[in-house]
Amino acid sequence: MSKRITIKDIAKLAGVSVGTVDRVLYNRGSVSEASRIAIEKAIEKMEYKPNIHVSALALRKTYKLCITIPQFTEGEYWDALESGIKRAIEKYEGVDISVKFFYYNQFDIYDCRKTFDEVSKYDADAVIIGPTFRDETIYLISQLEYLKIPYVFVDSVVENTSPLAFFVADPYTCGYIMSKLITGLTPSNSELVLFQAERIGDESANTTILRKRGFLAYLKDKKLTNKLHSVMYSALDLSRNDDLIGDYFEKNPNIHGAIVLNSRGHVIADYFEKKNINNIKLVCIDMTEKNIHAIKSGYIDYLICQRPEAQGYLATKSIIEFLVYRLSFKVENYLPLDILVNETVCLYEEFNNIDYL
Amino acid sequence: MSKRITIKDIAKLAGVSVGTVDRVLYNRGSVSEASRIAIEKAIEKMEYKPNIHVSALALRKTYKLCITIPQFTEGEYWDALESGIKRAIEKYEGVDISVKFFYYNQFDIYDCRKTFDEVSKYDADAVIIGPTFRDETIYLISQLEYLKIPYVFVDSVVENTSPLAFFVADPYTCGYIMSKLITGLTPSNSELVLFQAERIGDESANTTILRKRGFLAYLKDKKLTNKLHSVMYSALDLSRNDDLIGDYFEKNPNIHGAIVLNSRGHVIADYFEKKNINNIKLVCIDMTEKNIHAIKSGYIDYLICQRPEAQGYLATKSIIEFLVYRLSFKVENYLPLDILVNETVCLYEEFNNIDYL
DNA sequence: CTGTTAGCGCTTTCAT
DNA sequence: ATGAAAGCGCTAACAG
Repeated sequence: MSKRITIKDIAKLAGVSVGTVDRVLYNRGSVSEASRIAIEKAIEKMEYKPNIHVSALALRKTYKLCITIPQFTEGEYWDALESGIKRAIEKYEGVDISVKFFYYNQFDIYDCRKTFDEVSKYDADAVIIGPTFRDETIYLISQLEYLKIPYVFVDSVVENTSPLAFFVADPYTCGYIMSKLITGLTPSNSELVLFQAERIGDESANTTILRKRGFLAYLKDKKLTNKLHSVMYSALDLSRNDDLIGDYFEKNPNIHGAIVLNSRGHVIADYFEKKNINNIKLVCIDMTEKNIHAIKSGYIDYLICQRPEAQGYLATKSIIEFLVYRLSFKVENYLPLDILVNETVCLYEEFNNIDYL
Repeated sequence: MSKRITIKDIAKLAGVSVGTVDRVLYNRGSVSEASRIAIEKAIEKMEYKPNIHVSALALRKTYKLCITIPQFTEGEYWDALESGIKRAIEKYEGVDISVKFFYYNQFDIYDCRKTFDEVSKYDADAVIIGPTFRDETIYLISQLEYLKIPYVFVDSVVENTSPLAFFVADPYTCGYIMSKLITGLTPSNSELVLFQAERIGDESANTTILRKRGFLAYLKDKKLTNKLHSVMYSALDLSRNDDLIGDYFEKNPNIHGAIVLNSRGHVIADYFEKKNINNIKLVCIDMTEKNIHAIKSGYIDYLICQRPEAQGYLATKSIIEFLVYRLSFKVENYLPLDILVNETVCLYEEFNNIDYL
């Protein structure tokens, strides 16, 4: 359990020079069959593992990494994901990586289209995509595939694509456990309400729909017959929501539980706080700053988290290792769905600040 | 956002040679005040960050790392923690680290004492301690401090010690949320039972006690008056437990909820499965193989997890960075307490296999 | 007190 | 097809 095996050791054992070993290591040809076999045997036997950091040092290349995700403000979901990305880049100090972010408005399909156009023109070595609109994403991908630019997904996947990898949370399961939690929290057969955001233009295949499907599936699986309400609210014009929500709850006084199918649950929690409503249970998604505040003050009962920093971190790490070290990795990566309560949020908050990755 | 700053750049800007820069970087003296200031300014200005991997390359030292934790069998809590340690070591391929494990019997204080003696004799560069018995650990630490060997804790801390760092889950909060979960799961005022393991010799300050304290605190905070039973069982002689547990439940037919204050919850779950008991809710700790099985088959309702792999990984990483790169880091690290349900265990299982760290 | 230099493991160019 | 050698960023030993 000591003394590192180096390329030199392999060369010696195989009776060749380090140059030749390197050639077979990354099969760049010009090696006789005999040498190749000898070297492969030596690598096998000595369990040689190249030191990727030294490799990066010797390679001295620069890479252009491009990231396209929704716009966000501080403390929001995508903020966490972006910080995971940045953390990964810092981590690979040895590698010279230039990063360019392209942000689009996730509630406006036309803006997304425009942004994705810039992305395809950017000529990156690899791109990380946080998709929202299915068709726009498929179009972007067709461009990238034509240009032979590898890409990975974070947050969610678009079906029938061939990313290098994806790092997402499963929205169906997310909805499923939200259902489990809210029904566990409320008396049986309570009336429940689902809040979701509306988008401009197309809204097919977005995560919300899959979450809702999971939510309904749980009720069906458990043969629960709660009465459900579905309420759309605007994610763009926040000012109108207070009226909208207020109106809704006044007209429906029998609601015992609410869930919000996107990360904006705090909007509902804030309303409860303002009106001093304590008899409606609330289950939300994502550890945004505002949701954290709401769960701490007791207006959110459960918060489901999708580990956005880990998604960003892992996606970036995968890409870098692919580019620099030619390593391969798992394509399908589903992150855990953490269930947070009032008493555990602070632990997650703290841990997100640890350089744990 | 490109072109790495190197020690050479700093040397040039400060008008000195790289040797001098290196000297101030690790303050090994023999540098004039003027040079030092110029160099520090240059580092500041250019935001220079040494490439730690190259540093390790140039240092070419070997380190002896010693780890002392309880014995375990495959799939148990400490197995996960150990795999985190191993993962960290693989990660730092560039560094030549020899690792030696010393395992002790966590249910036998005399065996622990014997093992810790070997640890102090081993002359390691640093040691990772997974403590169980307080006094034995304090004794070990006094030896280590005398020998000036740095140490870090995983799993739990012993108070009034000065470790380099610790990576633990908070047992009090763990008990607290177990209380929250089990009372949420059962009708109000249900009779509840707490299972805990007995140890040979001393048992002061072990994690179980703190968990229990948290459990009781929740009941008090929420003014709950559930009737509580406390049952000890043997962690050493597993064969006797079935009778013991069976006896217990037959004599106490009014129990609606049970919690197990250590990672051996599956023992109770197995009993429920065998006897086909479905009306007693069960909350347990740790994602051991057996607990995973039990939660999947529905006999455990909630499982609290303490991220043992992350604990092991981070502890090892910290030590390596301290030894090799002289980096400093946060001393107190409380890992999140994950709440798992039937539907999310598999996500955690999968993720533990990702090389996420 | 300071500069120069060899060498860590790896990649790549240039002869051969 | 192959080896020799330079150079990546950093450390440490050595000379001055």
